[in-house]
Amino acid sequence: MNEKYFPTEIEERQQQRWAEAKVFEANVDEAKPHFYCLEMLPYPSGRIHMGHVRNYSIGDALSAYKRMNGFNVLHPMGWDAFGMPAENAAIKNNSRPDTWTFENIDTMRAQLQRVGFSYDWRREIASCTPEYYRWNQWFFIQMFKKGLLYRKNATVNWCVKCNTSLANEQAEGGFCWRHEDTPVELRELEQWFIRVSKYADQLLDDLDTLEGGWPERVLTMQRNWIGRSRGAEVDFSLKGIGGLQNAFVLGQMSIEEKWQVDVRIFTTRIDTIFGASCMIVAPEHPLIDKWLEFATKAEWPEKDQATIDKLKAFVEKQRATSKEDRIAEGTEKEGVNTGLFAINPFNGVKLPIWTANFVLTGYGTGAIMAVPAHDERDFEFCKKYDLPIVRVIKNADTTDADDAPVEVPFTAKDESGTLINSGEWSGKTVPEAIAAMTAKAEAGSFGTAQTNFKIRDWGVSRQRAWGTPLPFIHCATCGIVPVPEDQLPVELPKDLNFNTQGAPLAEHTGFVNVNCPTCGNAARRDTDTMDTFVDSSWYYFRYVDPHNTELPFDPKVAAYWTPVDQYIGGIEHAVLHLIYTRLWTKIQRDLGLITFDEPVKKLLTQGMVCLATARCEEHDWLNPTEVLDGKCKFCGRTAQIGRTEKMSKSKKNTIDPDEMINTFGADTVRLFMLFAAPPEKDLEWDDSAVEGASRYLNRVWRIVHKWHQKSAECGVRSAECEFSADARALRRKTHQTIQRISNDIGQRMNFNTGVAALMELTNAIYDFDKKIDESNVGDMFVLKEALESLVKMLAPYTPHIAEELWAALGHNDFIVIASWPVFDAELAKADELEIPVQINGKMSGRVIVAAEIDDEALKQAVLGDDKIKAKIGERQIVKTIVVPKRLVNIVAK
RNA sequence: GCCGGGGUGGCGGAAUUGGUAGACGCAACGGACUUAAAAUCCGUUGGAGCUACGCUCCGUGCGGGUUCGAGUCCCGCCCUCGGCACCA
Repeated sequence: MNEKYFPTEIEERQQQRWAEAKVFEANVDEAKPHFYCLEMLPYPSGRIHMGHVRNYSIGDALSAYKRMNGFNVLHPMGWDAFGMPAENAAIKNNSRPDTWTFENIDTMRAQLQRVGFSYDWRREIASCTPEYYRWNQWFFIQMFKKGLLYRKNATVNWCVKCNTSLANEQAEGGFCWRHEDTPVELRELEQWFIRVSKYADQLLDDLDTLEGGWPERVLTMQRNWIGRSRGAEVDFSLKGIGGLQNAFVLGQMSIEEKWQVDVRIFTTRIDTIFGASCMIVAPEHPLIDKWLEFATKAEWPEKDQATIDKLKAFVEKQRATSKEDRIAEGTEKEGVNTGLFAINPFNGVKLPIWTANFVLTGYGTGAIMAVPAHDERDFEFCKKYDLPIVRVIKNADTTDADDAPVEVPFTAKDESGTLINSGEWSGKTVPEAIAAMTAKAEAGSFGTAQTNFKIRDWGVSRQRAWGTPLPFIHCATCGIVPVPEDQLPVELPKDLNFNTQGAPLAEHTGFVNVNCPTCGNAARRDTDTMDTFVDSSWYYFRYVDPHNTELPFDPKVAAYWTPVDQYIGGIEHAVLHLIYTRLWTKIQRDLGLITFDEPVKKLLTQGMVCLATARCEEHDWLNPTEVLDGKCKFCGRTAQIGRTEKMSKSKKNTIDPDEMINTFGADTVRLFMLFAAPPEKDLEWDDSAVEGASRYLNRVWRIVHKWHQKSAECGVRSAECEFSADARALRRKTHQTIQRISNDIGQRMNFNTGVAALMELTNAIYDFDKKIDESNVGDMFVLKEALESLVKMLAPYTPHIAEELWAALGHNDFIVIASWPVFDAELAKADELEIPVQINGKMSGRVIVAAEIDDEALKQAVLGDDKIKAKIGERQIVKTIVVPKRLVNIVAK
């Protein structure tokens, strides 16, 4: 053993030993409990960053801990390898996306291996290989057959920078998720969709089963995103109004061959229908177009040209405004009266039909009834346009009269409200009325219970070339024909021309032209590719059986390993990836591949790695290496230190993992990452604290170096010797530490407090080192036990140094798969206890008592203590509270 | 506005079921070793006060409450981070 700690040297050596002995390769073994530890796979952008290192250090520590505790641990890694940067690089370098991607993968794999993560590299996958993406295609064909995949013409979100369409989730707030400053455009395209709507209820309801295993905020975000609202649709008739409208409706009748023309609204508050003061339809509602068309041509005495003109102008203006602008914060509600009326089916009241900016097409039916007394938006609108406000729900604790003017709408939807002014329904509670009135609407065929979701079907078509080709053929005779499964994969051509304004795949005639599998006539392949979120929706199932050529994975093998026991990754995937992958799991279940509903038992969302930003007036953002003594190294101006933010290339506040490993070694970097903050919190990079981690490892190295020879030679077992008080104290500390760490890592996943415990144990060993009697076998045994336990418990954090020290302590086996130290409760118990004593709840002293003291004896010991007696003085003891073996509180007056 | 997380020393953070607040580390200061430096080791380090080698008081965002006892529980606020936001 070298006297000094040279991290890079031992790290290389140990990594080689592990690889040669294949210690991290995991295979199905029914006799052993299994644990699937998964970290989110990276996009191969070029180099590993600190965020990856943190994510994977957490997963690796947990994996190691589980392995040492007898679990068969599956810990794989792969590459989310399709995506746009590869195409951009191909265009820029006039090369190919696969070349760029595989070079990056090689670089990043080498970087990860240098950190020494315990992956079973035999299971590595890259989603851009035909061996992988053929199964994307296979899934699509199965979904197509089951009606879960369909094509429709849709207005899609289009990003001009990506030159492709985006899913709704990727275009939140009207901007591209990859280009935060690029507003999405709307384009009309025929697209493939996955029928998420069929699973919307399950996606929402099954979140309850994840309670406790997933962070609450992720569950909340998903619930918001899915956005279920239960309500009813109700038809308001346009018939029987008379005059011009009657002619309009009759005109509709001949066109639609319908006996009645209705405006169908969606409401969650059918109970408030007696309070409706008008109907409001979205400016895009088909009724508006029909009405304008009719009214423009109509020649009737009561035709109101001013209303028609106003309506036309308003509708045109609204349609020219994007949805985002229309509902942007602070936008005032605006509307116009259409001049039409509809009949409230519950009370026969004639209501004017308006159109307004805040009623949106695409949700519900695009039409509402406005109930100002019990909805804030409707209140604001009706107040502005002077529409009647009728109270129909009475708040349980209001003193207002039933016909008192409404100052603030009452919107609660629970038993706290009772119906008033609602005919036969008056007196019912809100929930009762909702149920009864929905039933009434259904019975009368003018309405139905209806559940709406905010979540939409998943648009999966992308007009990109570096993605999975959609395995479908468009035939003039047979329509859309799936590629026969024995012809999969449909491979991406290697010779695509990226130097084009159009779509490289569509311009590749060798790819496009194909014969129809059904009729044999000339046909065209689909030239879109799949959203890359498809790849990551099921990748971790492929890890369990990565080389299967018959199926995506063998269901029997998956039954052993999955679901994932622990998933670790960034919060940024809370809705996108983590909803898609839950959806995919349910689809796989319905395809018979697996039998469970949810793919991930426990989810940890780790915090970001942050660093203060620095900026120079002339040279813009500065990397920490470009700031010397607070000044820009290029021009000497004072660098402006900005706020601490997530490390990012654009703000240059990054630290390169390779450089840190060169300086300190991988173990130090890992130790720092796990010690500086609990995993779910943001972590600020701190050079001094990194040095502290390095200093600690050196400290461990020195004490092991001092004793490793003698420890290896010590063959004593505990029963054979007497222990001094100091030795017993160290043993106690050793066993207490084992207990603490097992809880910190195994139960709480608080790696930071685990490190603190190890540091305390190390400090205790140094203390003992000062007092040790080398000739005393008891002392030597206790030291050996402490050192070996310490080194073992370091293994999840810093595996290389642990492995090296383990060997130095005389062991030939691998510490990374050795058994976790066993905690002995007897040995962890203290000989004597220091019991804090309070008088009236205030700290007033301590007494030292035997560990096995009972409550009465403890009480007597406290009351007999001179110092305590003096403090109580003349006061009368009212009562004494004894918390067994922890505390005594004396209440004195 | 709604939902969720958080607010503890100079800093990162600890306190697991209501029971010694500030573990562990960073920074800082003092000392030892050294020709010197680095490294290492030892000590001090929440605030205020005192008749200072010990003791008293205050102290976990603010104001109340429950309790023998509250960083922890309850009520009402403030601030902050994140998500959602005319979704009928």
